[in-house]
Amino acid sequence: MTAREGERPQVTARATVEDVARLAGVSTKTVSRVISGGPHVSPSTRAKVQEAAATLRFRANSVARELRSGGVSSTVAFVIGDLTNPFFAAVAAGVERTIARSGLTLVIAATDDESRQEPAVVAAMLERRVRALLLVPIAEDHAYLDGERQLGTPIVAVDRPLSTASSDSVVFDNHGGAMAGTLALLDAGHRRIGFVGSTSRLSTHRERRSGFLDAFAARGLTADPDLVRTDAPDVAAAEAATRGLLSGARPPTAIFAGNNRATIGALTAIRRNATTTGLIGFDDVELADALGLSVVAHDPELMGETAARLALDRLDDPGRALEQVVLPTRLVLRGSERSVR
Amino acid sequence: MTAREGERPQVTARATVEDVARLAGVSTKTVSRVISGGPHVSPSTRAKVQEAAATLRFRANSVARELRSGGVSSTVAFVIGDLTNPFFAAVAAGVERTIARSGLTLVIAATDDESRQEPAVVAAMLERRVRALLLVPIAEDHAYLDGERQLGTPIVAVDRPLSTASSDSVVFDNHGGAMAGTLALLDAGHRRIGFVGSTSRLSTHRERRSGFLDAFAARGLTADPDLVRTDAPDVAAAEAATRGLLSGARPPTAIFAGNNRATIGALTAIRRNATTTGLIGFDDVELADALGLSVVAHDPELMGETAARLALDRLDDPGRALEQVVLPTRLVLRGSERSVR
DNA sequence: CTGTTAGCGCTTTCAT
DNA sequence: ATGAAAGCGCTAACAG
Repeated sequence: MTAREGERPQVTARATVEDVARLAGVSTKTVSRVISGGPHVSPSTRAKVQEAAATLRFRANSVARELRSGGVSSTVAFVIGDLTNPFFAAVAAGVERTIARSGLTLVIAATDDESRQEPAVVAAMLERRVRALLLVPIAEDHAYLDGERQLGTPIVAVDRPLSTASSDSVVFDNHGGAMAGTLALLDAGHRRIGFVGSTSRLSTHRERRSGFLDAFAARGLTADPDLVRTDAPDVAAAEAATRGLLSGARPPTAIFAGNNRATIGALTAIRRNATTTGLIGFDDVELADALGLSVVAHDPELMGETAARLALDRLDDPGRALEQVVLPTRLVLRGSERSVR
Repeated sequence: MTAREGERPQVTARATVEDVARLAGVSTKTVSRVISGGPHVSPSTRAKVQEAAATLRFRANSVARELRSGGVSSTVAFVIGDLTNPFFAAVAAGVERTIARSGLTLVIAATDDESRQEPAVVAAMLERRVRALLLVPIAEDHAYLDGERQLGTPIVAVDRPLSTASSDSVVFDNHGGAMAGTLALLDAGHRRIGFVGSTSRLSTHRERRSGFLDAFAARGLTADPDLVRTDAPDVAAAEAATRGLLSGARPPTAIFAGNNRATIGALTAIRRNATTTGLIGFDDVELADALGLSVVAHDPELMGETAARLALDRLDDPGRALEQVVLPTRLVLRGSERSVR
């Protein structure tokens, strides 16, 4: 070695335990013990091995390690529809934090909210032998997951239950939240209230719509079905739907928006329309506070944390009963239930 | 087999190629060929193997496959500071999409914007033998990455260059964007303009601050240093900083907000203050359009896509010259450069 | 077209 | 405290 103190010789190929063992003059098993922090290694041997590892820039291959150690990976998969939606991004952040705290690594894959993509994306995750699978379900049928669960992979449905309802899950109280929000609009004096929601293919939105309708029933009123829009999956569609409602013959005096995209679209349409209209949205949105926007709020990061926790709990005890968590929503009134500009 | 047509026998242990080979009466290599879609297999053998695989609910172990096939994994790591920030979530979405289109899988790990965590988080990713590493740098020194790059792992710095500037990178034109935004405030007639930015430990924010100052210089003016705040890393701090500015003896008539958190905090403070104040923010924010909020906009998803593309390009050609992409910003004026309520 | 053998990098026996 | 040999599940290399 002619390398000077403090310099590392240039290493161009990846070292293996065997290389380290050779340089340190010990067996591969001893190297393995040192890099895994195992017991039964004398301090001097340990030091020798660590120096050899540093010299060779050795980095343990966790793929090989996991294969040998029973094929149980240390990754957890989160299959999500759309990471660009801040709601799901916040859920993902909660998942990541909880997973990382357990020393596991998070793999994220998106289905782009396309039912047909889900099985393939999930299959790719399962081929990686992920320790657990967290899934925002979008496919119509989840029977294809039954076999996997029998093989012991924890599966947690996030935000919506599986079509088969046969897994741990964490959802929000969609019906109750939507009902509370709608009641707030009714109590502010509104009677003609529009509903702008995403596709009714999603259980979340069906539940929110029925919460909306049930709020009327609870006051002995009936919602005008002509004011219910359930086909506004994005901001632009929600804006158009709201514009359509506001420009009708008998426009609503308030809007209940079924999710964060709908809220933004509805608010944009309302401001463009130069009317004052009441507005409450499901999901918190950034700037809601600054805008005095009333919302049905919840904690998406807690949803992510809970989902990860459910998976970890099932790893601990595969036999435990299915747990289906319903997280509460919280009505936050800031004034827009009366009118917003 | 007594299972009826259409039923699958209950399988409780994970099948391997060996199990499938035995059931199909072929060698493991033939099974391998079939499941990898390889050539040189007769249709009848292929069918036999596929049936056996289905019966046993066989699922290839991609971990073992990759180990055997040279240890080159099909995962790409994205080490991010904070996934709860919609800006970074959007970047992550761009990364995910591009990575997935190449048949690769994305691993996401967060550093919580803590310098000290970065090396450990990065090390964990490298031990997984990720094919490439995308990193939003937060550590002070990135010399620790030099060895890894020599070993051939593409490393791409995202949003900020590495401290060593020794990698491919993709950033926004922070100086130009901030300058354009500030010029718009000056051209709207403002002379006392406050700057609210996140920590000056980040190069992005230093560049935005100098863009802010240089805009004054370009008009032969000088910014009042008392109106420059560079210690507002989150919404609450930005709101407090803005409130402080607005309640000063000679308050600014406009604010330039250094990022999306600062914009939200500043807008909240302005609305609470019941003044009309000009406002332009760096980063687009949801609802900006509805609010008539002028911003220095850009394309975070494009940043993610570009970062992934840089990594893939370097995998293709490890010898190519370093590429340091500067993505443009776009000034979007919606009225708040004059005043916002 | 199909099979045999060896081995990816690591850790698990089981010795010593 | 340390080591030799075997093998995790799969595929490359080379038969045949």
